[in-house]
Amino acid sequence: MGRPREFDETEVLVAAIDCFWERGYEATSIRELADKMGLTGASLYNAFGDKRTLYRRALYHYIETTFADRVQRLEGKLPPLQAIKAFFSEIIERSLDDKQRKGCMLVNSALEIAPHDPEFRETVTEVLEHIEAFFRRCVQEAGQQDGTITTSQSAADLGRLLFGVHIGLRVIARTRPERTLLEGMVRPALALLSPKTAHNISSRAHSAT
Amino acid sequence: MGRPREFDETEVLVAAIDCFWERGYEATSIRELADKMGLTGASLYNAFGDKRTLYRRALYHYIETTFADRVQRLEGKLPPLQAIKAFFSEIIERSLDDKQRKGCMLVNSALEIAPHDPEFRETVTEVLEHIEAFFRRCVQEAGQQDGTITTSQSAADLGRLLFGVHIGLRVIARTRPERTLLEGMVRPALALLSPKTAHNISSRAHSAT
DNA sequence: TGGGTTTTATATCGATTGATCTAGAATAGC
DNA sequence: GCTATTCTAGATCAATCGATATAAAACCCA
Repeated sequence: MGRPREFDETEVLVAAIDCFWERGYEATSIRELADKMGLTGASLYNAFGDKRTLYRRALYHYIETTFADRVQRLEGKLPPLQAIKAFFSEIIERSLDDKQRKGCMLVNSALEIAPHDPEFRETVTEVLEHIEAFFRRCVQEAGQQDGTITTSQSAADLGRLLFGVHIGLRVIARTRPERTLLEGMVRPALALLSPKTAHNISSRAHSAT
Repeated sequence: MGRPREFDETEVLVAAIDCFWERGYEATSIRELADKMGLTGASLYNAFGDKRTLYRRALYHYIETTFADRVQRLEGKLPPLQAIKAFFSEIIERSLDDKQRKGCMLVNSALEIAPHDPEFRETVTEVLEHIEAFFRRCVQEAGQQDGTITTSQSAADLGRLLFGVHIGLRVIARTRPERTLLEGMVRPALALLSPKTAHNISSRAHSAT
């Protein structure tokens, strides 16, 4: 009962994500949010509570619609090594298309709010661990078992390396979105995965300065 | 002539760095700065201009007293492979000792202001390129020439990988400062550098991409 | 010892911040 | 139609933001 809402909650939440994603938490004002979400301040507070609660809703929705989907899609339908390559390829293309340099909202949150906010740190940590686990699973459960990935390093460490390269990639892309740099960064990491390849013989195809 | 300053400019600038470093640009207020710097708002504006100018001074001073020193110290006195290992070791120890989770002010700037601010982006880019170049030089000019570093990948790409891992490390450490994770992340990257390690003992020829 | 000059301290500027209040508009159940 | 309930619109709250104005205090040089 009562007067019905004039807006779709998910729809305006996506608009809120856009704001927070691009400018971060501190630099985004309530009025800017209300404006882009297409509703008044009163309606915003009535529907979402305060700014912090809205950010939480936005971050959760971003996580659900971005990571869960990507990991499941790649891991389910591709051989593990290909899933890893597809993952990086997707991130690189996305970064190069990102004209606003928004980067990844999770990584942005990891640097802006997670360090000082225990609650958000827990959330961010959990998702980061999932990404790390995705890489580790690709290396271990399938890749090392069927011989498509090297066993010279533990799956845990190789997963950590890929995880670290991935985060570094997303940060660097926001300041230096250069294909040569991003692809060159990933190439040696992927080469390391291949088993029994003569690393020190040939394949110096990509040399640049 | 005129009344002399009651504070040391470099000293209060270091205090300003501490503020910006920990909380970022937006979340740090002029009053908070004046408080920690131990001077009034009027003196702050008189000596440093506006907030943005103060941040620029702070970032420049941070860069000069942190990066130039570190690179020169390591690159001058250690064999290249050892310089790389010492670099990562130093970053990891520093990250684990960083109870306030401040991370690296340059990396923080790369994510908070560089994407939206052409001037700061230029500054940040320049320093990032210097870090990348440090790794590349270690790999190329010395490491690959005296055989202590693999030539299976180009020096440019190996430098990019180390650069990416380094940035990823600094970001991840602010949310998950765990020794196992950070060291595990770096280990495979360092192993990749060695010309004849476990991962390529059996040098069976294999065609690359 | 006085001008001239620069730095201090205090108070305050208008603008903006996150958040709320009041009044009116729109619905559902009775 | 009436009442209860929920939502919208616009004004506005105290607090804080970055930045200044004013005037006293502290120095140099003549």
